[in-house]
Amino acid sequence: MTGPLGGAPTPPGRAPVRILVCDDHAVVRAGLLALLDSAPGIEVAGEAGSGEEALALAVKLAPDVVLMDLQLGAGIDGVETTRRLTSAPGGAPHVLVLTTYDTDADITRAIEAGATGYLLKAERPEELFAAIHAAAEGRPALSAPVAGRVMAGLRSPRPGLTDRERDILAQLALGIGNRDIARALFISEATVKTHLRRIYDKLGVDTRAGAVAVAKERRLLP
Amino acid sequence: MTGPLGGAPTPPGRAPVRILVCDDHAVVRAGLLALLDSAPGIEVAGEAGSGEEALALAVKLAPDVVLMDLQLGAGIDGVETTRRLTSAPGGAPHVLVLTTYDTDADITRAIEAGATGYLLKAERPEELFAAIHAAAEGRPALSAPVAGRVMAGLRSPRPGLTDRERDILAQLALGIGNRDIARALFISEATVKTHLRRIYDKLGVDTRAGAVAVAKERRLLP
DNA sequence: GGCGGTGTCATCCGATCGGTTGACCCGCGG
DNA sequence: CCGCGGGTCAACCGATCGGATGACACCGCC
Repeated sequence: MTGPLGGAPTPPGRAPVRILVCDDHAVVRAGLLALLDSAPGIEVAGEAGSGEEALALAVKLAPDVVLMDLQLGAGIDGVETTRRLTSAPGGAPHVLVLTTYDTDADITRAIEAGATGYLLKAERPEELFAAIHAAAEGRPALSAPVAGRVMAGLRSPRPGLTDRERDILAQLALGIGNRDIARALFISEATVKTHLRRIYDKLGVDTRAGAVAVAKERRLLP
Repeated sequence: MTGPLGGAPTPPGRAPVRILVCDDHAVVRAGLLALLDSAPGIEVAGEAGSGEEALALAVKLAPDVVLMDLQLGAGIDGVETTRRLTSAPGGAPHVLVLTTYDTDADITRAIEAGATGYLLKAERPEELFAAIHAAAEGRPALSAPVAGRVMAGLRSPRPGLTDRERDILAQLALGIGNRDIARALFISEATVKTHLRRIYDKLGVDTRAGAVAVAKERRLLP
């Protein structure tokens, strides 16, 4: 953990990491800016309050790392923003996700979208600094709880809802009955019940109310 | 609104406002500290990562204002912490709630608990600084969206669930059937159905799944 | 070319839920 | 003192849900 010059993250002569901060909460964003400004070896290139703004600024500023919140209020969300950032042609920035939640669904989607790291806001600031430097070099960086979930997921592969099952679940969360779910999705009521049964099994519940609760809890729905 | 020395937040000679920051997310907390340190007329007296810690530090540091997040992870929540802080004998600090959500339930509970102000993290940092100074003098400070909700609430008084109805709702969110809800709460099944009917009416739904969805959405449950 | 996962559909039955109506008790406040 | 909101309970009925089982077609993969 300590280099030849000690733990100093900025050996003299190396250019600071230029980062773009993306978070829809202005106060949090300002706080991060103030925090990162005081960190050695890190230079804040810009700030964005939405995914659209982040995409535009990434082109203009060409930052080394984008610090990305997954929840961005209105507009495109953090996952989609990450996907577009990392799939951009040419020198795409590394995306370091910094968010509140560590649910399997969020982690999986973020990593699939091309995120280099996944940190929790509950993490210590030092971890954040370290992760930023890691991300700048393309090295993966995961919070301890996140890493734990990933490994647990590998050990006992989560079933994971299929697309169709998510459709059913979305209707379920609106309090709609089986008959109308069937009509809405152009399938028979029997099929709805089959999907429900599998959803119950996968979520470990046996009622629709329970399924909705678990879905909301695990953030399986928008 | 303007004092004899003008609206300047820090007239020379006036002591800075001493504040205690309480937020369970270390990164956000560090960000706030960095941000507030750069603000004129504000001095960070300390930081707390939990409600318990905040209570202890408030006694020791006697801050003018406590900046309080409502979601504190494990342990007592922000509302309860606020209640204990403001009900403390002697020079109780003013509590300024700084949170992400602006649901009616959160706002109402925070104000009932004695909060002096209610700000959203989406607010501009300048608003935060102004609100801190306002809170230091005991003047109420509300974010614009929050103020809007409060006034809307006064115009069309929300029904609001009773304590008992919340009990039922909590069981409902576990996916439990009426019979077992009745057993858990030591009442008859008929009573459960009566409460459910009223809950449906108040939430504007007509199924249990819908009720759970609305409850999770409006954050009516822990 | 079989095998598993997914999506589709059907039937049957008991258990549960939603809707309605009516009732009693208690505490609070006009 | 009486109304009102909150909490409790009862009985009834139709609609819906949950549970079990079986079936078929499509697709990707080994």
